[in-house]
Amino acid sequence: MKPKATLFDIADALGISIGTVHRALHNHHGVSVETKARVLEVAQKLGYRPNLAARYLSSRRKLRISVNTLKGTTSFWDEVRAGIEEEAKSLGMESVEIEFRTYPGLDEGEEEAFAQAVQAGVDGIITYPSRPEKLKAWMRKAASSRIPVVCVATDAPETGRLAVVSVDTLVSGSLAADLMGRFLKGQGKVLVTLSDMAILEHAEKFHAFQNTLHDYYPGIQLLDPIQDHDVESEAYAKCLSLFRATPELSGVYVTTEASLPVLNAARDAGVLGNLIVITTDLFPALVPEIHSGAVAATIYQRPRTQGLTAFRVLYEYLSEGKSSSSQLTLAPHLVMRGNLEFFLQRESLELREQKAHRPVAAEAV
Amino acid sequence: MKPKATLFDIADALGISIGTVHRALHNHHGVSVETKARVLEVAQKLGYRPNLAARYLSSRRKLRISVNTLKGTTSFWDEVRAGIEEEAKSLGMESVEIEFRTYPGLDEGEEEAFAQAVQAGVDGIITYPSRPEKLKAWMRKAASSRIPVVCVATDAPETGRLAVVSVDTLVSGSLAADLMGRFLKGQGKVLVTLSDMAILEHAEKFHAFQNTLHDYYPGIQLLDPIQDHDVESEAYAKCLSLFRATPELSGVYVTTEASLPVLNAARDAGVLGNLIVITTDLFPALVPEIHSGAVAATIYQRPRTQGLTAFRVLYEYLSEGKSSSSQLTLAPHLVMRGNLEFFLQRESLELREQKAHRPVAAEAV
DNA sequence: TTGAAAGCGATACCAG
DNA sequence: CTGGTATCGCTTTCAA
Repeated sequence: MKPKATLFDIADALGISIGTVHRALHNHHGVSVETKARVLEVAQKLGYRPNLAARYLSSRRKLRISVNTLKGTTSFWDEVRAGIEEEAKSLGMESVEIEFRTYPGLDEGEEEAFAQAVQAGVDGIITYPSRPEKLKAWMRKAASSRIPVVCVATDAPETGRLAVVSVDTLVSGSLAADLMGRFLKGQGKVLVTLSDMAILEHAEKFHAFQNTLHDYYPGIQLLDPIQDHDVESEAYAKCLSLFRATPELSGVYVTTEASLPVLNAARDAGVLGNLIVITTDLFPALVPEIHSGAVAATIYQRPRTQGLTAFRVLYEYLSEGKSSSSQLTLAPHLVMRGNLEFFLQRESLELREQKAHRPVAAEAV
Repeated sequence: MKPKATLFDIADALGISIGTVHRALHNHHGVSVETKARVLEVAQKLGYRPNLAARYLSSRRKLRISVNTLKGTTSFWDEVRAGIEEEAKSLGMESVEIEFRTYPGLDEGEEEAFAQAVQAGVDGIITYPSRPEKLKAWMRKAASSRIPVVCVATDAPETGRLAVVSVDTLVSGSLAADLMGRFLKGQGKVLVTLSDMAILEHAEKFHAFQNTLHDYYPGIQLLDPIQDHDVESEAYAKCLSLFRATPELSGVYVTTEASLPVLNAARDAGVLGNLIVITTDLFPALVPEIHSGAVAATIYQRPRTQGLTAFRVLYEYLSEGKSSSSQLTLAPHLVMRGNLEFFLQRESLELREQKAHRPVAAEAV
């Protein structure tokens, strides 16, 4: 195995100059198809891998990358952005420049933000494609302009995106079911709430939950899911009437961030005490609910790690051209009273140094 | 804020040469204390940060790092090593060279391996200090020779080690307790098995388990822990007699890898069916036990991630001199039937591409 | 279409 | 003790 293989080596082997080799390797204009083919071939044979240090050293151009995400009602998206920023500045501020385009709601500004990023000619985009159909045209356009796009949290299939980073929805759903089954000792009625069955991510969680329950805990009866369409009042109202109509309900699995209205409905219906509630994600308002035991467990989707990973993939592609696995799935973390503190300590980086009685570290959770 | 600040900038500001600046910055001999002080001061003022790309480019010396770990009976240490190797070669093979010094048992060869590494003059060491007292002298020696040492899995206090990477034992113990409490609905007798209360890591897990149980599930009675001293037959024998003497036992938390003897004892005593068993780590022989439901949940200590993280910390220190947080703690993953498949798919990297019906990705779990 | 050459910032020499 | 300089591999101009 050759220890190295530089531009010079391949230029030397062909008796041409490194300038030409460089142009050939980068699809720059002004290289005859013939030389290009030969360069490519030799590069292949020699196992040429660009030396990143040298590349970075000689071209100090900044990579511009656009981060298009939701404002969000909980801290989820703040954490995603924090993860991205953290990873970006760990590379040293001089090599990359991040432009945040944050839009207010599921349907407000998403398309515009993406269009802007493309037109601004950024080098890459990290985005949350909440409405993949709407974004599809733009994403294709980005793909044809060779602007790599990495999706976070949810996928946008058939759009030519470089990669998607998300938690494994099947894992989340199955884990929730397994816990629920154990908590209830295999007995009782259980409800799932979600945003909309039309959203792939939610449907997947529901089905995974359903299947695991069916396979391992046949004694548990699963009700039809409640769809809240991301509207808090709808979640509250629907749950309240269901809780009143079904007082014998023993468990609820909230697949979205909208757990508070569900909890409130249960509280108002007076059934919270005999309900095992499993939620999704972690945000300040949920903390007391976990502490009090109202929420038995929550499935934390590790927003910071998602952001960090998305950035890494994009950066590696941009700087080295290597595209690793295109579907990066994370294992969600399970948070209960017992380990809640651990996660809370990591939430805000600023606090880390101060409350140093038990120093906790740099892993982005 | 200054966009850069190079060696030249600071040399220029002082009217000296970059060679001198370089030497001053690196504590090399042959610089007058006076110049050195001035260089340091200006460097400080200018916010000088070495350019890693340049450094790496100009000195293509390989870093040699020694990885001293146990052979191990389960796959834990194989995974740790795999994580290290993976991360190392993701940097490109040309920059780092890893020497594995793997010793057979807890007390066999650990000291020698460390001594060898130090004497071989490696640039850094990643080690599992199973017997910190014995290693202490050598670790101090390493510290005084400026060889950074990173501990994995368990800490070696007061040894001058650069950092420790481990799971949070308190989190593991508390989480296990919380699950146990929920699974048992707050009732019953529970047992903990561990290797030795003298080992900090195990004592911590036990106490965390105890405290959480006490705080949230006062109805559960915790028996005295069983210490198996890492001997399988001892674990089996002690458990068997306890299970026979206490047939009403309802839960067991195994804090070490030695869960099989415990399971076998329970099976042989005929109590497995009415026992909630929570184990630690994940290895092939445990898989069927989880599938069958004999093990309700296992707390996975993410060996691959531990290895990977240890390597990163060491490498960053070696290449940039930056020492981040010295205690890097990871959140353990909870594995149950519902998400077992997910983790199994990641175990062997080679399988990943082949069973590609649902491609899974590069996060080291 | 190609070659030649000037850097990028740090390291590690060799003179003085 | 200190200054000067070749070098690392690549990008990017400027000529040819």
